[in-house]
Amino acid sequence: MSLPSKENFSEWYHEVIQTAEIMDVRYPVKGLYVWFPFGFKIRQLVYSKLREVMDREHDEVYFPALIPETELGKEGEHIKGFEDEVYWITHGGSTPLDVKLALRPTSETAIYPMFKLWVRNHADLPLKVYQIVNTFRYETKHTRPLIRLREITSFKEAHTVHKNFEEAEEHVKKAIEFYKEFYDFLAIPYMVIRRPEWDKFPGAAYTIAFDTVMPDGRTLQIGTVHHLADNFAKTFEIKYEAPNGEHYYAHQTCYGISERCIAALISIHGDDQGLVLPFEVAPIQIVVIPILYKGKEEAVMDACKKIVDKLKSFRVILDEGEERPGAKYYKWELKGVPVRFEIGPRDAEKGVAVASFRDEKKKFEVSIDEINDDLIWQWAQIMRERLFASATNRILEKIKIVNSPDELKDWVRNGVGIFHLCNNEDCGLSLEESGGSLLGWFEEMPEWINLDNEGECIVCGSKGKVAALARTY
RNA sequence: GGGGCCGUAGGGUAGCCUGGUGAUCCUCUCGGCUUUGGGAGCCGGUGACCCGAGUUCAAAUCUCGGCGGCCCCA
Repeated sequence: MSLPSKENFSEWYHEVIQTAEIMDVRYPVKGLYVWFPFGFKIRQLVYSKLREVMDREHDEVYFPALIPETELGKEGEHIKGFEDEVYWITHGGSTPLDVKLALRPTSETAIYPMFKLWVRNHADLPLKVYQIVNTFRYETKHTRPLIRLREITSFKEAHTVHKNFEEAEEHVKKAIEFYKEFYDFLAIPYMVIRRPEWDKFPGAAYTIAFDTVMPDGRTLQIGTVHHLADNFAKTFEIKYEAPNGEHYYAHQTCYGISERCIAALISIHGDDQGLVLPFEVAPIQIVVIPILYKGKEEAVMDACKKIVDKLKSFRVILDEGEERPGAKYYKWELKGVPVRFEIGPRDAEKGVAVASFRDEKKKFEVSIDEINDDLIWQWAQIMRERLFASATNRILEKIKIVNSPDELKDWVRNGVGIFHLCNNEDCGLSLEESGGSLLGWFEEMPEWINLDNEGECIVCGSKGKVAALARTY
């Protein structure tokens, strides 16, 4: 059993998802996939970090999955953006429903009618909640596990309500900081980009997105933050009474992250051997492999058990299986186990273990007496920094600063083009003839991209800022 | 939105054009012997022609429809 090379990303992704037991892709409905237990453990570890970040400022809630047609259709722009991909429930048993029910494509129209009831006066604000739910979209393009789904199983969506535009805008900045913390934790490099007008969330004043770059040079949107202004508040009559006795429409934000964060985690860090996981989100963090020879089993097993006992605060396993050691190495590398110890008769005699990290091929000896929690956490930290650095280097190979529309067109099949662009809509739209999508303008420049924010628009020459264009998932 | 290709054991494949053999090979899995510092070896076993209709003496193979997957172009 061996994976296709990651050079052939599409094939590699499909295989690793299945053989590393993230998702079972064999469910007989297009765009729906099954979480294997191992994949679900990764999901749980990743989402518990996301929860930890959200819980600092939000309350977790749950709203129904079904939305009456009358509410879903209220906000004109919003429904236009989703109407072609809504699943409808039309019958209860064999009785046609008076009002059709939509399976939520996103939850604004489920939540905001209730916000109208929850928000009465200025003391009720700001209101900040989030939920982690499934959502449904009838995707017509080809679907991909964790990336393009008909059922998004793990949509973390936050919704906030504020007094005015400025306060909501302040919160947008905070939301961006939350998401940065989350992706830094996963060692996933990202670009924070303001979407062009024609690509913002339907009903939003503006949209800021997190994009990362996949190994084939296409970008993956892994988070969005929307300023909704008072667009939805006016539709759903979310008003509050101010201290002066006047009633004002509230301003809102919403922002979301889906299981695409796990697609990014797998794709950005993985290699030809399989998954490479940051220590904190690895379902198995440490594996101990005994190397047994006839007559010497006892000393080796004793040493192994000693290590396992010392490290019991981690998710550690002792692989006592019948396979030969080499087969075990490949097996656990596929699963992305960050730290491995091997102990054979020679090592047991010397009181050492042979350690190695998933992201490096080097092996080194460590005295069993020196192994403790602090040492492991040190390793985990170093590994995260190394993962981030090597991910960034690989991504930089897929990013190029281009100086003309022609150069952009030549490059876009390879990766992301970066350039200065003015805010004239025609300039931006003309660039999409290159075959990519205009991601928008950098909200902030990543440290790893070196380019002045101000410059001349590569289309018309007038004053512009740094923008990016790429083929997207 | 438009076009093309494909569906054979748990996974990957040969056979299909030109209809007829016990449906090929690898892997996985199960039992046995043996082995163990980077995917060991031998023996034996389980397991498949996507669904439906049609053509035919006979369909994995030809035709149509459905479902599912992949790729390219806009």
